[in-house]
Amino acid sequence: MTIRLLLAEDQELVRTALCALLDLEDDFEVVAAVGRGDQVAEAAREHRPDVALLDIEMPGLDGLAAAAVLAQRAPRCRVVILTTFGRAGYLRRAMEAGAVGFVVKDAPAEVLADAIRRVSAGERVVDPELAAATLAAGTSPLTARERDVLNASRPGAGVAEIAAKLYLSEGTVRNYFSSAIAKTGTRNRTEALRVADERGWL
Amino acid sequence: MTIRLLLAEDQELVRTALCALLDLEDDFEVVAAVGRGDQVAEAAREHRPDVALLDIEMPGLDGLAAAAVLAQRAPRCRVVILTTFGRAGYLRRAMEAGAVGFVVKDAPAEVLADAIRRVSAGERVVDPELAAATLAAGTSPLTARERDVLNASRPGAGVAEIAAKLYLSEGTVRNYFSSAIAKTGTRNRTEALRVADERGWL
DNA sequence: GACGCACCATGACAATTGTCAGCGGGAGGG
DNA sequence: CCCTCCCGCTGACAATTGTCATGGTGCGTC
Repeated sequence: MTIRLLLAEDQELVRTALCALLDLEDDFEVVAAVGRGDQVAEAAREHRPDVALLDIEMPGLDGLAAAAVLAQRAPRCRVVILTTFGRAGYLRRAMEAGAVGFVVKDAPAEVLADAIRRVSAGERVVDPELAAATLAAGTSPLTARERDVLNASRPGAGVAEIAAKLYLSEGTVRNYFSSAIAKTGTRNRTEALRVADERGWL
Repeated sequence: MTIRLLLAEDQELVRTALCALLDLEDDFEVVAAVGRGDQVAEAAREHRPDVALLDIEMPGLDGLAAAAVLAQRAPRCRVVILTTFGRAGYLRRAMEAGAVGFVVKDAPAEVLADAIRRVSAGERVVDPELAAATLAAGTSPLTARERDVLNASRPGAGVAEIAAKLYLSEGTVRNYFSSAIAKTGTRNRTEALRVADERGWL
């Protein structure tokens, strides 16, 4: 019984290479390979894969959002998130989005193959080390608005731009920064943004 | 006549996958695959590859530095830089490091195969679009010290830490920031860092 | 209904950051 | 030799940023 795979990965070379790798396994068949998150649902509808391998960083729709869409529109298709970096918060969000597997790209090939087989058999597969890190990072203490402000400050924007974009007073924006800085235990926005990002508190 | 390849890429899954992909071509033979930049020279000495495919982001030694080492220690081995993102400045630095080819990871597989063949035949291979962007970005107007200061501010460090790390006065650090901000046409450090980074002015 | 909490805002204050002018030294180039 | 440019420093100033106290709203919960 062969397992039908959908592969979503934006870098074409990597996508092609993963196809080649997965095709080496007798019991795998890559039935669709797409380069954008917003092509995942369409491809799944058309090719009915058993397992979808989704990268997180993708244009159009990120892998997490794509996973959520799949969970709703193609519940028979198991989702495995395949990502570059084991960001602690990614795992939580992946699980919330309905993924049942999570593999980092610097794992050996056998781990991926194994994960695919176990997931298609109904198991959940998560790197235990990463799971521990996720639990350790805890749930986000940031309030919705604090997240908004941090996100809006990404390209290095000043208070004025952020306030305008979010229809807030400048003082309010600075207050949110202040509390975010306190909650991350840092000393300025830049660091607060970095830390919150690393912890997956975005 | 088969082309002997050395592959350096830190993410094991991607490395394995690229191996599988390259092995599909009859005239390629992957003779070595390593996961760290500082293993490149050793592997080249031992396996005498015709072409080395080097990722840029790697632990130990980055691909650019590894290319420089190869150019010196194994001049018969042509270097192709294979990188995730077509950062404008990467190309210049790759060429300075002695690379003769430059391929981005979201190119199609044929482009990579073609690049390898042409490079091994003595040609130089560069994505023309990227070359144009590199020329457009021009050469860095930043002074060595300005670069140092920007680099030191990466994790969101404050003036005090940077001054300490570089044995400079705090005022001096702020002056360098100021001129960097002016030269990048931005309004604060964060933005200046981002822009300088994007332009490859690191 | 009292309570906690997120939300939005002020105003005031201190600390940090960005800008500017100027000083001296050393390296290179005409 | 003079000129330019990078280096490093200082001091002063304005702007931005971080902190704190305070106050009002609405929501959900006990």
